[in-house]
Amino acid sequence: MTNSDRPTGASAPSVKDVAAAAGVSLGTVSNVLNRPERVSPRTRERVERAMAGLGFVRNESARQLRAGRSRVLAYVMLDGSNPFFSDVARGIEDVAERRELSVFLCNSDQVAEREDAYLSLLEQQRVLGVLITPVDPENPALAGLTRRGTHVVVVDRTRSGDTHCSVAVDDVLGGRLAVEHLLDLGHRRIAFVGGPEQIGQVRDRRSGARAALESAGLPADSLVDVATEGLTVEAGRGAGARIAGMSGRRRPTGVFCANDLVALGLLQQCVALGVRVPEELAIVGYDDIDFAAAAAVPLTSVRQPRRELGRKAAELLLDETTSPDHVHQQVVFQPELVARASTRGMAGRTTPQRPEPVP
Amino acid sequence: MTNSDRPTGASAPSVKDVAAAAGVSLGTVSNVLNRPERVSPRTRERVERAMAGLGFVRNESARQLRAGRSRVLAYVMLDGSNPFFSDVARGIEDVAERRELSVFLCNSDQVAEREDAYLSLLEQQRVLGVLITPVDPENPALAGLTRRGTHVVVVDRTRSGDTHCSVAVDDVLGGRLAVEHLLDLGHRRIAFVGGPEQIGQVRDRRSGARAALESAGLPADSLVDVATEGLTVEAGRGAGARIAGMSGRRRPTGVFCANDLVALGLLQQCVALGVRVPEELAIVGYDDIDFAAAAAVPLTSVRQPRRELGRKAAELLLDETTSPDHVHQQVVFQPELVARASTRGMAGRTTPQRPEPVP
DNA sequence: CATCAGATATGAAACCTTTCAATCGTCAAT
DNA sequence: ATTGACGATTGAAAGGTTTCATATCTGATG
Repeated sequence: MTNSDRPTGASAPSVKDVAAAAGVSLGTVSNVLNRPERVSPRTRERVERAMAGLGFVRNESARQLRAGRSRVLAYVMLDGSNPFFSDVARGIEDVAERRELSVFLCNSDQVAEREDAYLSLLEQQRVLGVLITPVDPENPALAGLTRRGTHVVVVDRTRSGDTHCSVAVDDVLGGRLAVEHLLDLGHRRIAFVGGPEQIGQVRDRRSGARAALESAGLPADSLVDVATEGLTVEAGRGAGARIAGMSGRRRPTGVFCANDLVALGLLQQCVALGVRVPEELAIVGYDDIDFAAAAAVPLTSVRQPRRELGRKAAELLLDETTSPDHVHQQVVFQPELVARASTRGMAGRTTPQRPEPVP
Repeated sequence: MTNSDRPTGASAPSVKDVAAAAGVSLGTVSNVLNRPERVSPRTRERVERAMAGLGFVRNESARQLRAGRSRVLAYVMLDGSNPFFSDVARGIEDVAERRELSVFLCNSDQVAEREDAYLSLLEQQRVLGVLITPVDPENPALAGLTRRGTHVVVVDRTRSGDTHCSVAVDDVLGGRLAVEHLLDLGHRRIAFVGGPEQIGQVRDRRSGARAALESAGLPADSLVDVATEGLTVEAGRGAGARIAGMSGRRRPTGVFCANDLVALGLLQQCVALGVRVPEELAIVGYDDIDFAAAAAVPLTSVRQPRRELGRKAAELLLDETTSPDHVHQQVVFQPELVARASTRGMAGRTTPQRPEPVP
């Protein structure tokens, strides 16, 4: 056990203290830390012993101040409790780890003010770069960061213009896939559940849904809009109650939810209220989170390459910070529909049923 | 639009630049930033205009260097993709927000090396304090931080000794509740699913389970142990396959899973392989995450006050950093069993069934 | 008109690390 | 013995912010 106990009040030892203890100059201590090969083994040993004895811990603030930049990436998540975003974060961590960088996770929780507060903080921290799934991709604060020299990559959104890189999945296509699937199954009264309107994902997925209706020769306005306050399980439950409460002739036969959380909440509430899924109501979610497959009725969902999304975003960011001739890119991944029992029929049921609803 | 564009290469403006632009000393700029009431309105206005014009952003590293401490709390999560921990994080954020602090979320992903790397980084960052749900609460690195003056609060674990504060839920009691519930329903062949052994939650919950058996006059060793590699949905699926594969006479009739992720995976796999839940297999999870209620068969689970856990932990940490006469506390919350269909019977089934299995 | 109080503004020092040009010491070659 | 070369070490400067003791100014009071 080294003698590194520090009674309250004494401040942390600095390179200066280490230098004094080892009887060398502070430049030498720094060399031990940063270019050990330039220091003779004898001296190095002595310095290392002094560091251990004093319990020396490098002061990252001072390093950063000197270096001008930190070794930290930040990801501002739209919703920390949505597994979709933690999966994206994992992808970012994969890349960061390989480059010996750390990742600072922030949760805007879909609140614009929180997002702005975090962006401001991160800019002050002089982080290496910011990855963000913004509440609103047109948030002027993003342009501000870029203008002042902090690199920003937008995740899960595309932005008009080429002010920064972005990585996204084609949400319009995703919405189209979801609704085409419902149309293929014969549904004609289809609802879209999600909100609020500011969230781009919501807009795009809905617009894809409308496009699918139009391609099928139906008026886009026939899409029943069920607005929610947010994209949470709780919001989904609320929407479920509203839909279950509709009279049989008005109630949609198929719903497309803006994400899986909403779909799961809606599913749970509908089942609890006696609406059979998918016989009376077919449900399509979005994101294909792990829980989607484990739901009351395994959930049909639109799958996105979540982890890959994070990886690509981090790579773009690092390229931007590293190579001088970087060109902004807008990478768009393709989503994929995963059909399961919530639209198809009851998997595992002893009496299989045809899911065809009344057209 | 202010003229704050900065061509690549030019470094960010500092207080010095602002001072020059406004024609005042740099001390005055600092006063505008920190004690605006001491600056005459005219000067203040001039300085603020200069800051806006130059696109001045405070350098947090330099502030910290001067102040010695940062305004950031960190929470090192055991598993970023487990909603339990994001809920705890939310509780922490609640408290931090109120005090104008920020929260740095880190994900050890149950890897001890990652945990140590983050702890080291955070100590170097001189964060205000560290909240952590450790892979192993006896990790000596924790004692190291405390010894060198960084405050640490352990979340969701208790630690022997009183080296730091901790907030936990009584996992032994939770395990006992879960298994008592199964015993009450008549189950006698009961399995515990979870792992790895190093994780304290796993040990405690299992030990509570064994205690329940003993209290019921059964040998503790009659608890069938199904070890998993981790506490994930995927691990649960694997365990589900193993259990479903057992012959009818050897297969347990009730299982208690170390957390909900494992329980959901297990549930899904068992249902897929044709094992009826709860008729042939009753399942109890742990954590009562939102998804538990929305599962294939709504999941009986042991509920913990997750958000409250985070709040209390953050409060303890802040008390520790603020009040000089702080005394370390070990706060223990009580868990609560929430019975649902996975042990009781099929809720919402048209033909209700008695869940009583063969004893 | 001189003095003083109070309100404002200033400039230097400190925080800790890193870097780099300069110095020191040693050994080999001349 | 002198020089040169080279490896090891040094010391000062820089980086941006905050603080605090000091200086300056304004206006009022005697």
